[in-house]
Amino acid sequence: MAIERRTTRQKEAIKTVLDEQKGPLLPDDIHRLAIKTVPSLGIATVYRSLKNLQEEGLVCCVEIPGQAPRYERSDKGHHHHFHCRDCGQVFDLQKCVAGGLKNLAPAGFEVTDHEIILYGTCKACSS
Amino acid sequence: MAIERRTTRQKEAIKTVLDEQKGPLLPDDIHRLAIKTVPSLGIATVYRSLKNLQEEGLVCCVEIPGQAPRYERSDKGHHHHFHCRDCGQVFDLQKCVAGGLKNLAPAGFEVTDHEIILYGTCKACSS
DNA sequence: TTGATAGTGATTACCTTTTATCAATATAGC
DNA sequence: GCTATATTGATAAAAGGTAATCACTATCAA
Repeated sequence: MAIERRTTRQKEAIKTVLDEQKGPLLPDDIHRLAIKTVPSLGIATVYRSLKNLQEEGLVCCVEIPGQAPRYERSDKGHHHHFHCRDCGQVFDLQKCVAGGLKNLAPAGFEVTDHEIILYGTCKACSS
Repeated sequence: MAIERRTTRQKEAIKTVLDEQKGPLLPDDIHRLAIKTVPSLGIATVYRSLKNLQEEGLVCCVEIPGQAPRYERSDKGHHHHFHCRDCGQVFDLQKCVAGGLKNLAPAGFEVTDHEIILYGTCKACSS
């Protein structure tokens, strides 16, 4: 049978952090933010919770090339990301140009999904 | 002064492998292919050569999220990649929809460049 | 309140990719 | 051919991120 899940301050703090963000976070970011609520929180618990939240379908993994996986709520719908080269933060984008993408692939190639990442300077860093 | 470079069978074999490919290769792929020409080739030499070729501007790095860096000739011009989920290979794409991308970013965000990755099944794997 | 046990935190172990080491070898100028 | 030294290959070891361990703690049904 499935393992009985218990509600803990740690998991709640982690979920709250993920709820309040505008983009995907690194495990370390989550740890640093959630520790404000639960000072004793260990990094291992962050990894464990992320794993559980992923299995439960509440959180998904976002990967920027060359960087460690980030995590965000999975109920945001289809979207892509912007990576600020200045501060390193990743932001969610609202729109998608997926329509034009299908015909990028050569004949015989079946496109099932895609990833778009914009790079540049975020609002805070460019002002 | 700059270090004197010498021509070796190893470097030539690595460059030849990179010249003949249709997409970026993993260091391990390069090693496996180049070893046909120079059987004694060690993986360390592949890494060293890739580093040198990058510094010389002849080779650039391509990263697919969640995977190790791949390498390809840097004279291919602007293009993107297709990752086959079946065989794992990465292929170059010829076209780009960069035009529509600028307005994906919110106001205040400066987009300097972008990455597009298509996922699916390549021609060989889908037939 | 109590007890069974899921969860935690500190730490260690791990895994994969990449780099450093170093003796041996190959290159290129003379 | 000879020599100085750049390069190589096998190996060890680093680096970064993640998972396993284990004694202790917290949760929650009874």
